Amino acid sequence: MSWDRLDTSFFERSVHEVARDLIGCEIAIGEAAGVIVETEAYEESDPACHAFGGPTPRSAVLFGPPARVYVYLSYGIHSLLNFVAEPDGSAAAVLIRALEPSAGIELMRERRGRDELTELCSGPGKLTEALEVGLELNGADLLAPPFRIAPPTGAWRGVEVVTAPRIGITRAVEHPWRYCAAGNRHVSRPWPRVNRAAA
DNA sequence: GCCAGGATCGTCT
DNA sequence: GACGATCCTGGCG
Repeated sequence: MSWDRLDTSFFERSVHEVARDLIGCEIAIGEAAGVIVETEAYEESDPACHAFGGPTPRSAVLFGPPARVYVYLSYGIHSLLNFVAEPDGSAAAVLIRALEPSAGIELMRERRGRDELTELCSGPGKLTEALEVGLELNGADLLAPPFRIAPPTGAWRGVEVVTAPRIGITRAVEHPWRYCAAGNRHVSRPWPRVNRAAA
């Protein structure tokens, strides 16, 4: 299936399909933009998901309608960016783990205090700093300003996607629910085993 | 190049 | 009161 634009129906599907299909899409916030090269899927029945065990004030956004933004603070320091997936009432989200910078690169360098292209967005806490994503965006509509999100173009269309176990969690570590653009140098870490994601 | 340790705070038990 | 869906620095080889 190919999409000429990303709308609510794109995000209303299984979180695993959404996480895979987001690879190659471009996300922009204001002047800064990047192509998504690494994601992870989290679902309600998954002990590593914040929605596991039912809604709390923090996780309420996950249970709401799709195509919203879920932002939370990790380790008291980093804001992490997620896109809510699956229909209203079903809690699931895609963690955006890495981008390949595509626009506003000088701005990102200033915000990050780094020059190397691969140090700007190669991690979930890095890209939120580069794009200036903060907790105030929690619950915002992904399909409205300041966000812009577009499907893959050019060589990104049909890019090969590989899967691997998720990173930085202690529960449900066995699921291969991390999705990466094959061979991309901007991912947060290399993957241990190359598995082609089911199409 | 690699690894251990510290920073820092909202959320849930 | 403990624990993270992390990142950076410094020390060592």
